[in-house]
Amino acid sequence: MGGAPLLMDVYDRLLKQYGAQGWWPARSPFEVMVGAVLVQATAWSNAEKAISNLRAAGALSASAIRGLEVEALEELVRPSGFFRAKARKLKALCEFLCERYGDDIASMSMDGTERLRRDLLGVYGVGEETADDILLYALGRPVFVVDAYTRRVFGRLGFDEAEARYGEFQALFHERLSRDAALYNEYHALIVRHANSTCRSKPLCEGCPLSAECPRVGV
DNA sequence: GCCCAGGTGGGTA
DNA sequence: TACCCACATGGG
Repeated sequence: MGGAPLLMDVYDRLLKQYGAQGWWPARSPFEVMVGAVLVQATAWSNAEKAISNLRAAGALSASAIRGLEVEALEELVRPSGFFRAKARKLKALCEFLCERYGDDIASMSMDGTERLRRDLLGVYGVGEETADDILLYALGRPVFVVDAYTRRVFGRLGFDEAEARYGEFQALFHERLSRDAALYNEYHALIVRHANSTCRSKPLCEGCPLSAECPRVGV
């Protein structure tokens, strides 16, 4: 299987096909964090409804979310699914932001990426993918996000690592691409765009921009 | 009606 | 460690 040239070639093909995506769709780093929790195991369209509810309720801040009764928060995030669990998770995240950073998101830039990741993983409801969403899209750290889209797209390209544990699959990208937050940001956004543009039933679709690199072509 | 969607935490062998 | 399972709404 190819190394850096292949991964950059895939990136170039996606960028040429879809253009720059300008992710994450959020108005602030805090909104990225909230979205990263709300989108867990759910379609983005549902997470978006919940975010709209929070915005309309004036609850898109850590202090506002802490101040809400949990039942009220549950109702606001209901459209995102698993709403009782996600309300708890948002509460936990906002408690963390207050206790550790005094709600000053900008002050998170004082901590190293490894330290931030370790601390985030200690927050209820924040697993590896959510932590990396926050690190990359809210804080601009060069961390490649591994999600269901990443695994699906690269699994189709024949990457056996797509079945591997999170850290091993992530290391594939960290080792073969330069440590560049802007690159990882755009790359993952393009993966999502691509995965949402192609059918799920075939290895690769007709006219797929990645087909020339697919080792399964002709099999 | 059925299936799926940008995970995570908790329990069990 | 390696599986299970619960958690829940909305769109195709």
